[in-house]
Amino acid sequence: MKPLPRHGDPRCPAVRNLLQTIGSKWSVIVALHLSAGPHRFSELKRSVGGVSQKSLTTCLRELERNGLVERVVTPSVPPRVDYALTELGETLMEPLKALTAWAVRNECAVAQARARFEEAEEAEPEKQPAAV
Amino acid sequence: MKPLPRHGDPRCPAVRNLLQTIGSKWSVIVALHLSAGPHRFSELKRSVGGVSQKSLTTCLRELERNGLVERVVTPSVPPRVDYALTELGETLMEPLKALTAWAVRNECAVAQARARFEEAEEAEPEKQPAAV
DNA sequence: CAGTATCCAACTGGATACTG
DNA sequence: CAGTATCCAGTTGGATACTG
Repeated sequence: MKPLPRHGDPRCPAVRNLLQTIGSKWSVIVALHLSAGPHRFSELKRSVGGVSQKSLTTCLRELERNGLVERVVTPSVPPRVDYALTELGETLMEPLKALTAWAVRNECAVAQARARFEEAEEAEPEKQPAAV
Repeated sequence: MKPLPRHGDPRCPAVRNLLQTIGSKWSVIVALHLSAGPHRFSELKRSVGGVSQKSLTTCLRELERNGLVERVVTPSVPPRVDYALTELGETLMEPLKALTAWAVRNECAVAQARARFEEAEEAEPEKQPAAV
């Protein structure tokens, strides 16, 4: 419909897809852990903390499906499975870390904005000017 | 509980919060639209496309709550409301655009990874070695 | 125009139990 | 160990109707 083939098109499926992937609850955390080197499933589960097996599996599969993470199986007994960032995954880390760095740098500013917002909300009893 | 005050901690609430915010379905698209200049509510609704009033409102409120977007009301009849990025919001655009640029640059690589992944899935009928 | 309110379907993610 | 399968609660987001 709209002739926006410019690569900056925010509706670009690729962008939506990436945001879908990294927007899920654990993917970025997992990816950041993996950027420090390969990890086994249970290692990840422990070090990430608070994630269920199912969610971690889903998350890793999704990362794997998009070519960001590689699953390396060592057919021993018991089986050993390592997860590692692919080269593609590595290249994502740079912009991703820039984003998380922004989050940390501006943590206070955001917190202040929230405080202001909530204050403004409470000071808005226009529909109930008098009560109690 | 957990003594991880290192600012690189992926579990950092600020990071989780930012990802929560920009991970929602429309926020990044809306933010990118606003990075081109202020827009009215209905303008946004039209230009973003496919978003419901409720979702757009929720999205804008969330962005506003985090201090990324400013709501400017002109008390005319009918009322006019403009949304614009705040300075803080502007600073987020840089890492965010880096991320979307990555998505566009690597669109093909991701698509190929997906194709490979699905292929590998289909070639995995170990539990049903013979069929049809 | 710029919302709010309500209802509802789909998806996300956790807990639990079971398997190779 | 590294999952899969199932169930279930909470959240997200769309459709619709109504309001100042």
